[in-house]
Amino acid sequence: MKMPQDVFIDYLADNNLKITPQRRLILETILSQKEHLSSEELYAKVKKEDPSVGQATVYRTLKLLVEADIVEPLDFADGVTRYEASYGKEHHDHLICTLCNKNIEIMDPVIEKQQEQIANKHGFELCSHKMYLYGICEDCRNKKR
Amino acid sequence: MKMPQDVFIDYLADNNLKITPQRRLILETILSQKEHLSSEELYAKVKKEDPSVGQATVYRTLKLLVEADIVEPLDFADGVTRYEASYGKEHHDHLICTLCNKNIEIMDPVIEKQQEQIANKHGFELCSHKMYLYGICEDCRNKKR
DNA sequence: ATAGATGCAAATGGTTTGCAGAGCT
DNA sequence: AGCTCTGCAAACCATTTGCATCTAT
Repeated sequence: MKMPQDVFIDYLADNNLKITPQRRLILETILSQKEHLSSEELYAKVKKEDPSVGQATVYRTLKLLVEADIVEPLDFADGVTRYEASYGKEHHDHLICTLCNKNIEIMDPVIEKQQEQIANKHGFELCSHKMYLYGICEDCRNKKR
Repeated sequence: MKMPQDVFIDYLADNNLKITPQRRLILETILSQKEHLSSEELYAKVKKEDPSVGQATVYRTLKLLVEADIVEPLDFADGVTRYEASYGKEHHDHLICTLCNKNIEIMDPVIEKQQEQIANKHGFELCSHKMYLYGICEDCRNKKR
């Protein structure tokens, strides 16, 4: 299995795009993170390493990384798109606390199989899916009461 | 079963809010639509009936309608929130053809139950969920070949 | 050498908000 | 009268884009 860095380099080469220090740094930063970062958060971390990097470059590079299937955009329904390094990782969905934004990665074979069946029943060839479960976590429920 | 209009009136009364011609008109307009409208599209339709209504009122009324559980916001991840009259209707998710944008409403009890269980297993109280299945429909597959 | 990349700042676009006047009860 | 509501325009805010300059190849 290729390293994500190589996938990116290949993607750039295939599209006549250039490997730059900024792009390298942004990819490395995202790969080093366990959490799902927003563009803004990622920008802050990148800036710590190289303060000269601009916001726009982060946005532009994220777009490339998504296009190259190395990174996946996540929609936690709070107006901010988050990103996670997805290359080589097993597919999973997310369970999100709408109060504290805590999120848990979930993977359920029953649902996956059912989704496939639903699509087939309607004559669709399933390509992908997105599933987000929104709720309130135990901690937040306890705080409220 | 109460009419959505009555649900709205009750909701307004319960919150010391007033029944106004604009709110009536906006609700009626949304109820008369089969499709999922964005705020902007809804605004256009409302304006045809009463050109004096402002954009902001549409947004504010939509917020109330969502809060009153009469209308549901849909997030197709394209930057525009769409709304559908959901009161009295069964919950459903969406199966979307990525080629022709055909959109089929789906409802699967197995998945719903499974989602609930997953949330509970992680100590979450499930509030809502979003599920989108993306695929290619029969028509588009036939066209391709 | 040159197409592409960058940083900056300004622009975008959907949505929200402050405000003064208007309207409901 | 005393609230809330409305329309307008300005403000917001995450994201995108135009442009002059810089850089990888």
